[in-house]
Amino acid sequence: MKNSPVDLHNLELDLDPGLTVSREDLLVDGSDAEFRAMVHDLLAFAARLEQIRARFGRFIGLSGVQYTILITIRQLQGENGVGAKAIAEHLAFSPPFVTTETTRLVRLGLVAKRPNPEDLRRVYLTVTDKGIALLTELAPVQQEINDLLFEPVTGDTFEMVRRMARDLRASSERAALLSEYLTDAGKEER
Amino acid sequence: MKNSPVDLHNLELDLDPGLTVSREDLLVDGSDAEFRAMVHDLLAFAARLEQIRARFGRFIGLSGVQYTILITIRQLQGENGVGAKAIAEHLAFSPPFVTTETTRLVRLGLVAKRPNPEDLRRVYLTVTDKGIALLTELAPVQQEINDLLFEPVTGDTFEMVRRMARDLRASSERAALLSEYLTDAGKEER
DNA sequence: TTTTCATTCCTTAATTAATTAGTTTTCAAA
DNA sequence: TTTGAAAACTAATTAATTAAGGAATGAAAA
Repeated sequence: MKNSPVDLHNLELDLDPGLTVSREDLLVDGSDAEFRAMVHDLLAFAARLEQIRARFGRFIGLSGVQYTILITIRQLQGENGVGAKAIAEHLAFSPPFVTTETTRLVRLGLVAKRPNPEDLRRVYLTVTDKGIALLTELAPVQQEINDLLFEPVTGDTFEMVRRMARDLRASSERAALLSEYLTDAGKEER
Repeated sequence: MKNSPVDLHNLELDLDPGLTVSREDLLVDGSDAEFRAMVHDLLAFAARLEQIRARFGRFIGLSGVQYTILITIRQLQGENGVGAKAIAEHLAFSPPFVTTETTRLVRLGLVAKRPNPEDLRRVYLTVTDKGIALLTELAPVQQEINDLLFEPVTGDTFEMVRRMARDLRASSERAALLSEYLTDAGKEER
């Protein structure tokens, strides 16, 4: 629609320099409109997930992020437990926030916090039996909501969606690192 | 793993009552472990998207949410503009927060806010030419990051992922309403 | 009509949530 | 040892929400 300069990476196509994505696979007739619609759908989906987690939390007397932190500890705890920093990185929260919220969960008896004997700076977080029991109370209502939430995912597509979620998570972690690098570089050249 | 009661909806299977999802399509050998792993992948992906938006924002002198609100106005503005409430609902922000942030964007000259002549309570938000120009400045770095971010999406799968994102957005909106209903009901019976 | 009531949209004020900045302790390397 | 870095925590600040309000609309009753 605008002028038509030659893009070094796409010599055969005249692409709009204002496009938000350049890979040909993600353009339709040289337009990123479909791609952007997808991004906004994902954005709205993520916002809805957060709303629903807030509801899950409220149902068992927690805030949305407390609930999120609780299930993330359970997911990552493994044999001995998980560190505060790993939780913060997974959820993109600041470490101090994880500290205050986990301290609150410990006070509620839902999470155990003990020092890592091999490195006394670190801490092992685990979900207590009481925490597991509380999450089990939530299960019936959670089933009903999750069944509806993922209704578009069928037996035929479940494995494919699972793989796509895993791959997108990995690529998004690389992209986050790249974005940090590129925008910091942009800062310095100013 | 625990006891094995009969679930009314799954008479032929003995399902763990602590499962977070009940649809057979989403269980593997009666376990929700794969489903939960997918949910945590999506959670991490959403967190990374937010980090990247914060970087995009910083690159053009905005906060992450200011950038997000700006592109959401552009996406939803249509012919005349979009209301504050629509923006708040799309992003699951509170309306007052949208007010203060859009006021700031207006002060920066990136967004225009004018009253809706057919309903003076409402407001029309649009992105100004200056706002468009600022977003265009971002495009080159954005292309590089988006290309990497969606690397797992190929020409073969783009349409399918687009459709899945659209469908999940729709089902998540229904699930958010259901969660509101179910957890409020849970409140009253207490 | 017109008046009243309930609702909606946006905004301002007060409160809570989450971050950045700064300390302490520990570990690992020189 | 000592230096540097890293994990978690505390304090101070900023971000975002809930609570409260003013103004406009629409519908129902007088």
